[in-house]
Amino acid sequence: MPALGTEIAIGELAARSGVAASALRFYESRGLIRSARTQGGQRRYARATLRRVAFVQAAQRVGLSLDDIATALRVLPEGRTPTKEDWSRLSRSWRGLLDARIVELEGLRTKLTSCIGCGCLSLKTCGLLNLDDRAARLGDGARYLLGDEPS
Amino acid sequence: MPALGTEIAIGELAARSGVAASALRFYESRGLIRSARTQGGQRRYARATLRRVAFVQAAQRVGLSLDDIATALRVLPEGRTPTKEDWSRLSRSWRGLLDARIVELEGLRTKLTSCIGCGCLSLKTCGLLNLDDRAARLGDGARYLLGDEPS
DNA sequence: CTAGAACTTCAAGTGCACTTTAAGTCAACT
DNA sequence: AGTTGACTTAAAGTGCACTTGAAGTTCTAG
Repeated sequence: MPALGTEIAIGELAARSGVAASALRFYESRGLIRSARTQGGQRRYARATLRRVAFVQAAQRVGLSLDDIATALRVLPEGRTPTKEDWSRLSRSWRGLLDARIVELEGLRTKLTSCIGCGCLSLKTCGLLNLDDRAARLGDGARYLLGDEPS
Repeated sequence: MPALGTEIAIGELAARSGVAASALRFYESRGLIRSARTQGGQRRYARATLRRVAFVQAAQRVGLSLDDIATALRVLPEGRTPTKEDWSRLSRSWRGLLDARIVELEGLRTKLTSCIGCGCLSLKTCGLLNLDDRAARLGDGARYLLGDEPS
C-alpha cells in the first residue's frame, strides 16, 4: 500500500486518475506531465500531478487536442503556482470554445427537431441537409432523401 | 461544364458537397454511397447522392462514426423513399445524442464559469478538476493547481 | 484527332491518441 | 533471499477518417 505524503507510483496515479499507465507515460513523452525517478529508474509523481492529469482530462472534454493542452500548460508553468489571471485567461478561452460548440450543436438540434415534424420526403428546403449545397441549384424539382429515385 | 438532369461525376460531387473526391471514394468503399459507372469505368452519381453526402456530414457533426452512419443508412435503404417513421426514429435517436452531449458541455461550462471566479489557487473542491479523484482523499491539505510545489 | 484535365485502382502514408508486445529490472512482502 | 507484481524502454500496432502516390485510362474541348 502506498505511503502517505510521499510521491506516488505510476500504477497509483493510473488508478486514481482513471488514466492508463501507458497513457501517463505517453503524456510524459508529450510534455504534459513530469516525474521524478527512483534510484532504480521508476517514475514517482508528485501528488499535484493528479490535478494536472485531471486538468488534461477536463481539457480533452472541452475538445482540445493534447498539443493544445500542452500549450496551455506551458503558459501555466509547472514550477509556479498559477495566478488568478493565468487561470482566468485560460478559462475564458475554454469558455469560448465550449460556447461555440454548444451553439453549433443546438443549431443542429433545432434543425433536427423541425425535421422530425416535416417528415422530410420532399427536401428542397430541409435545414439539416441543405447546409452546403452552394452550387448549381438549377431546377432539380422535388427530391427524395436517400433513394436515388422514388420506388 | 456538367449537363443538367444527368448523373454527376466525382469531381462535381466533390465540389458541390465540399467533400474531397478521395473521401467520396472512401465513403463508397465503406458502403455509404453508391455509384453507377460509365463504359470507361468512371463513377457517375445520381443527383440524390448529394443529399446522401449531406446526410453523412450532418451525422458526423452530430458525432456519429462512419460505421454508425452506415448502419443508419442501411435502415433507410437506398432503393426506397424513407417513410416518415424511418426518419422520425432516426431523428429522435440523434436528438438523444445531441441532448446528452449538450448537457455534458453545459455542465463543463458551468463548472468552468465558477472556476473563473474562484481563481483556483486552493483546489480541494474545484468542480472542474475534482471530477474523478475517487480514491484515497487522505489529508492532502490545500493543493496547488499545476505546480508540483508552490515556489 | 489530340492535348490535357479528370478520372481509375491499389497500396501505402498521415495524424491523433493511445495500446500492445517483448525483454528485462525493481520493489515489497514473507 | 526469493518470489511476485509492478515497473522500465523502444518499437510496433490499433482505429478512425481520410490523403497521397504511382501508374495508367477516359473524357471532352478545340
